[in-house]
Amino acid sequence: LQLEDLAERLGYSKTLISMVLNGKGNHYGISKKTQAIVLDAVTKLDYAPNKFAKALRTGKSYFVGLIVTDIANMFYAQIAKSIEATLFENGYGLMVFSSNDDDEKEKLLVEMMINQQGVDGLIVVSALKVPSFYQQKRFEKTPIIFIDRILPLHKTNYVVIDNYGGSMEIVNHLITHNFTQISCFCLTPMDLSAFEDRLNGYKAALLKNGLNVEEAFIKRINFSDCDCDIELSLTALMEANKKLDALFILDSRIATSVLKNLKKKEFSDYFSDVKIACFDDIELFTVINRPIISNIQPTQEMGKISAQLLLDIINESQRSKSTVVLSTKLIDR
Amino acid sequence: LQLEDLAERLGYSKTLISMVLNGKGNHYGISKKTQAIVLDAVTKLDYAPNKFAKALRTGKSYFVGLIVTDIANMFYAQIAKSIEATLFENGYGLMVFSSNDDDEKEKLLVEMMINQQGVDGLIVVSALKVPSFYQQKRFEKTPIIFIDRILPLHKTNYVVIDNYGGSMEIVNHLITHNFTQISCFCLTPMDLSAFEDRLNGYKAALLKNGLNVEEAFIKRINFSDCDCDIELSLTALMEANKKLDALFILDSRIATSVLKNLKKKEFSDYFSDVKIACFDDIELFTVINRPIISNIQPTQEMGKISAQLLLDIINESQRSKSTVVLSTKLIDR
DNA sequence: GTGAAAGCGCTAACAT
DNA sequence: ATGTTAGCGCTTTCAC
Repeated sequence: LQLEDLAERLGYSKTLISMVLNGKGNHYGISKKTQAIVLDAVTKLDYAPNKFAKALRTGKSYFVGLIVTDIANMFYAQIAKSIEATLFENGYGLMVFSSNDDDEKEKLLVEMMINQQGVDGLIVVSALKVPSFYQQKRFEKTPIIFIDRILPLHKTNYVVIDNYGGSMEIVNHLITHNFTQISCFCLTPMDLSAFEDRLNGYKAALLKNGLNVEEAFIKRINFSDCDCDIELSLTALMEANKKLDALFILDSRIATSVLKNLKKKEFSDYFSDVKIACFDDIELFTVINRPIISNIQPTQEMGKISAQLLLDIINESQRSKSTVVLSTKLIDR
Repeated sequence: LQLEDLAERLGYSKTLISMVLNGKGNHYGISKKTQAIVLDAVTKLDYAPNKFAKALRTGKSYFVGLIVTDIANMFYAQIAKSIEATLFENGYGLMVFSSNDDDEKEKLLVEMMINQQGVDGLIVVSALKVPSFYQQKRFEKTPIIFIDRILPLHKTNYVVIDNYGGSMEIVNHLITHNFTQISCFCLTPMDLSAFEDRLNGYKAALLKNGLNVEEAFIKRINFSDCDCDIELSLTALMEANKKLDALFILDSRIATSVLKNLKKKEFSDYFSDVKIACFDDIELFTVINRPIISNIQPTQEMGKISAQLLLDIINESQRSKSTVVLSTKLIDR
């Protein structure tokens, strides 16, 4: 069923119907009565304008693209959900892709979305280490919001977590509760702003409290060798001459693996009285016996704010770049 | 940059370029040399055809819609990831929406996707209890694959888990290991095929082994009152005259809440030697101290198969309805 | 108040 | 082996 059919049945022109459907009836002085007739027929006949024709004509797709590292990661899934809900309320659809933190796939996706799929805007968790790709002129017309991570040297729109502050808050909290020998498990490679900021927050908290940053206490875990690296690190900590009293883990997936490893008998004793803290709160922490300190990342807010910001830019079509930093919430069990 | 510009620069017609770009160069007998020139220029100039114009002309969007209950639920997030990957390999994009198991929203989404957004196909986890909505003629042209749940009386394409068999396998396994007083925590309302099948699998396993189905052992948990219902149920089981020796939970989110509740001192003793089993395997079970029996649902396979099936239907444009039932994998820790 | 007609950028049937 | 042309279904300027 198309506009032309409708026009014939009703005895009006395509123009008139189109105007009414786009809410411009009053603007063009179409009588209330006519408008009512048109709208009524549209509902009755279940007419819906062809999306492609409309998009071709207007240049707007009412679609937004989202690129995340991994949509099966709870953190991103929650953000995606919130973005989707916000967009839906505003008549926009969401298309989602996982980049797996692969630079090339990310670029491919961005190109695909902008060139071929014609999204009106993009929200991306970028894995890139240099901003040049996004600075190309051909991307200028499509607004992009970067979330979760900051691209060095790139002044644009960001919605991120206060990784530095959140990390510092946890470590500070530990120190306040008399934990002073705090080991930190971070990731390697450390090329993502989020993890770098968290590590810096850890260091800053130590220094602020007059403690030393001990390199031996900083353990770097490679994600692909996660279990192996953790085992090695735990062993090293056990054999070190200084006993740790707390363990601060920068990522909840690493924390999960650590907890799994701590069940092994070679570790369980030694670490039984070590306080565990983790950046990011997951449900596991509420179920497990050991009380864990963590912080909640406001994923819902992050999704909502980034989507709203993007919609604002799309609609006002002009706006200054803004960076929104969201605070975490400390949880001590 | 558009086709016309390209045509001018190269001195060829739009037609020729279009043909080459769509891989029909050989079919139309365009010389290798010319084709090479065109393809080269396209890469160099970063030309990409306007998606809307193409879609308008061809009637194909190269987009597939996915409706799940909740994209922030790990089970669906994993499926979504797998679907996305499969589609991406085939040049298709994915748009995702969460229905929150709201019938009206689901219908709205389907209508929106098909009428307005022009998806080439749909994959849906349906919350509907009657199939009439999907049987409307106006949806006939768009292929739909239903996943995870079966719509009663609706013969169409399904990719589902063997909920009945998987459930039966777990209960059977329990019985084989001398657990005979098995309580079952199921959900209410029980209007979704997946949960009904799981409950039936539980009952069938008992009967097959000559055991009675005791209504007092079947506890119904309402999701919105989850913690409260669980507390009530656990209390009831404690006060019953028959002591249970195993607890089979039909959903991992309920299981998580149960495990949380079992930490309470009023329950911990009584249930400490009760074997816990759960339909669906989540990472929590590998971290927690209590060894839990569960089964893995092949989410990746489910996503891959449903996406592939949909693509097959889209491309061959004709095909008989098929139902794929995927088996779960038992895990005993 | 309402309608005719041009054209968004592409594809494919039909020339040549 | 390559070009001409007629739309796909909609929006919007301009004319009545």
